[in-house]
Amino acid sequence: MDGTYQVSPADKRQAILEAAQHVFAESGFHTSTMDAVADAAGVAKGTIYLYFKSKNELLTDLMDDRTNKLTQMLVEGVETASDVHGKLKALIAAHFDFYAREREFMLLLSRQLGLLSPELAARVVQGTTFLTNMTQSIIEEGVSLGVVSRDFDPVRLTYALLGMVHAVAYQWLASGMRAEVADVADQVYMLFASGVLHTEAQ
Amino acid sequence: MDGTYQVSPADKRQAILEAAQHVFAESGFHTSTMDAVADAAGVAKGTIYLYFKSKNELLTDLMDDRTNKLTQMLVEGVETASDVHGKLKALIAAHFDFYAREREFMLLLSRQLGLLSPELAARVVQGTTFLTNMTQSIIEEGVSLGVVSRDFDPVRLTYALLGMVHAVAYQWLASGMRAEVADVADQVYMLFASGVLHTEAQ
Amino acid sequence: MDGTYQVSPADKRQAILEAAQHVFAESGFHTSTMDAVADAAGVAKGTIYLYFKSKNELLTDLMDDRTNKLTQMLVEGVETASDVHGKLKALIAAHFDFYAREREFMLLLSRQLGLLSPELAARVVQGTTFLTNMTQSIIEEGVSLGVVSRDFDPVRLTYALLGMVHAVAYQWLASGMRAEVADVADQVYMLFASGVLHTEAQ
Amino acid sequence: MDGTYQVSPADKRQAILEAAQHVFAESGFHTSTMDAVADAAGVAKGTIYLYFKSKNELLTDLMDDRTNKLTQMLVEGVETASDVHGKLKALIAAHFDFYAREREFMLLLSRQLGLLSPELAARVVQGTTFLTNMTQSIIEEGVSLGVVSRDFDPVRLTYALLGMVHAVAYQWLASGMRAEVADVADQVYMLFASGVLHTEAQ
DNA sequence: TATGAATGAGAGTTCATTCAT
DNA sequence: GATGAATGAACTCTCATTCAT
Repeated sequence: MDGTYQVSPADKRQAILEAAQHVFAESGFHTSTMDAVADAAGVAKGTIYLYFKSKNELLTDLMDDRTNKLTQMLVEGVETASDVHGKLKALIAAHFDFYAREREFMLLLSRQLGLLSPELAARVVQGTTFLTNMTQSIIEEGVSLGVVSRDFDPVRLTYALLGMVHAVAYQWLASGMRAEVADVADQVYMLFASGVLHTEAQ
Repeated sequence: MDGTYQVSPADKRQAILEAAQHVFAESGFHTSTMDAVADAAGVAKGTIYLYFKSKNELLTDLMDDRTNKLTQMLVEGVETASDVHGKLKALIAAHFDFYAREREFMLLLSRQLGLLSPELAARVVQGTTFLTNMTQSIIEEGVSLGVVSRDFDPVRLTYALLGMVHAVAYQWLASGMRAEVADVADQVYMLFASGVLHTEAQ
Repeated sequence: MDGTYQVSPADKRQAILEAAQHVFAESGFHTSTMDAVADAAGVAKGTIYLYFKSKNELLTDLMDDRTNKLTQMLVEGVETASDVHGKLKALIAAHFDFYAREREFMLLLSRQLGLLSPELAARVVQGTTFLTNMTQSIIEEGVSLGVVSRDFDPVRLTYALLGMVHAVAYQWLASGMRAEVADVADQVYMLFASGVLHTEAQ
Repeated sequence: MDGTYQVSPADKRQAILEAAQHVFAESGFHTSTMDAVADAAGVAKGTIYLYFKSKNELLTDLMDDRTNKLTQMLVEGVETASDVHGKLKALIAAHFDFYAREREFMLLLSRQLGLLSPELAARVVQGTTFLTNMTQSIIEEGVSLGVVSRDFDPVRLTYALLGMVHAVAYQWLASGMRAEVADVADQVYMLFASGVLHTEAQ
């Protein structure tokens, strides 16, 4: 008798999270049933409630789990860089890496966020606050060091950067991730750094 | 016979759309009930079904209606411009104008990270597809004219631009629209045109 | 086209109450399902929720409805009497009348050993409190007039009287109500008035 | 090997019964969960099923256990008396003693009886049949000896006596048992013996 | 014996949709 | 066209019961 195939509680929790992500990504959160999640996870419906208090909590726990991963990747990536340019590059690159790694989750996130109730959506967005703050810190550091132009509002710049990162990453992911991660990240960095228009006589 | 206060069918349809937008924005689509929409519109629940086949169609019709308005504003704005620079400026400005005018709708819509979600029964996408295509056309025109840098993939650039526009517009709107529309639009244009980082010795 | 068979909302509410009483009496409250009540009432399950907020409220509304009827009968009966003896007779008689008239409900209720249980979300009690208070008032009036013996605690006497009334009524009802109402009520009154034991040399 | 603290099966069974009584009295039978009973008993949920076949049987076993105790107390009390008057006094006193001793159980019984399904309720009532029969025998003995009035139906009298005993005992218990047992029992006996109304010209 | 994770039938409740008026 | 009472399928969540350890 080999205990190898014994499923530990932590594994079962993960299995349910994985199944939930899959089902929610496929059918949308509200349209998915706990039955479907249970089926996908290979457990009985009641079992889910041993690990998660409710369907809502299943979603928010899933969000937390993934957001924490992203946060960790970002922090690690940014820490290795010494200057603002490097930090921005790392920040962008980490996003693309995360999109590649958590493809299904990011599709779920971008597709379902708008359909949730505001409370649920707010709960989800909370996780991203840390990311926004970190980005803003880097930009403000750049401004104070004279590396980032003073002509822009730092908050605005933060949203602009993250907005383009997510949009490009989403498109890249949705179209099959055919381009190299590094190339796409580089382009975004270059756009943010130097823009794309050739000087006109303004 | 007092026909003065008689509400025309078109008006009633609009009233329901307006109410639906309000209710959906407040509670999220799936969490909102037809009862709530009927209440907000001041009609009986059954009446909604005289104008819309189902709850889903109520949402997609709402999306279509608003997206058409945006499309129209964009087309008008872009048509007045003669060169690529002007068209891009007009495109960006029109977005901000629309956000200001359709504040509630955009808050509803923007919880979907930009306009990027190819979802909602494929119908919402139809509207946004036009916008994306138009943007991409301008950018490609710019590339072929040598105005837009060849170092970037045009599709990627399209998403990057729209992504930053929506993100900045959303933040602007969510924080009370205190800054001038023109200023914010200008900053986005400048960022897209020239970037924000001071040259480093690369 | 005859509108006679049109069911008014009030009628439907009553029909549901009637059905609920029947089902609850047959299967017990907790063991009964809303499906069973809906079936018995000849309506769809959801219809019940148009008239009652929840299963619990269905029960308490039922209790209220029947208790109010009993209260009304008691008040009417007692009001016609001029002296304490008459009031007590009327009180007892009214109880038996009510048992005869609301046979099913009292079987349902009386499984709670009289009306004495301070339960059912405090709401049923409200109804029975009124009855208890009225009884106690009559007894206290009797005490102050010298009609009722001072050797007994009035509250205790109240419970003793109601306890025997309900117990006898329940047994009378459960055994088919073969005896005359008046006779049974008389016996209870006589027992309360004079007791049943022949004097012993105490 | 420390066997000292080893709990014997009988003890564990008792512990579970005790816990069940407590939990049921607090939350009601249907509202209580086996989890709560297990917690209160300090055993695992599965253990309960080693001693009781089902939740229903846990309740009926509890009822049987307590009813047997009451029966025993009554038999012992009545046996010591030689005449009918003494037997009735003993019967009444034993009831009050039992209420005092099994306070929690009696509260449970009177509060929950009406909410059970008829089968379960009937099962519970079975236990009281012996008590009813014993009471009726005493009364019939009194009738044949000329001690109890012939103006009353013996069965009715039985229910009247038990009804007042339970009602007064319940009220006494619910209000904190401040009065002396003997006094309360005496009053009930006196009421049954001689009534409480002063003679009117009947 | 004892455990408690797992089960899954079953309950109350909601709500998009219909249709007689 | 307009209504809103009625419907009933479908959902989330509970919990008595089981059984591998």
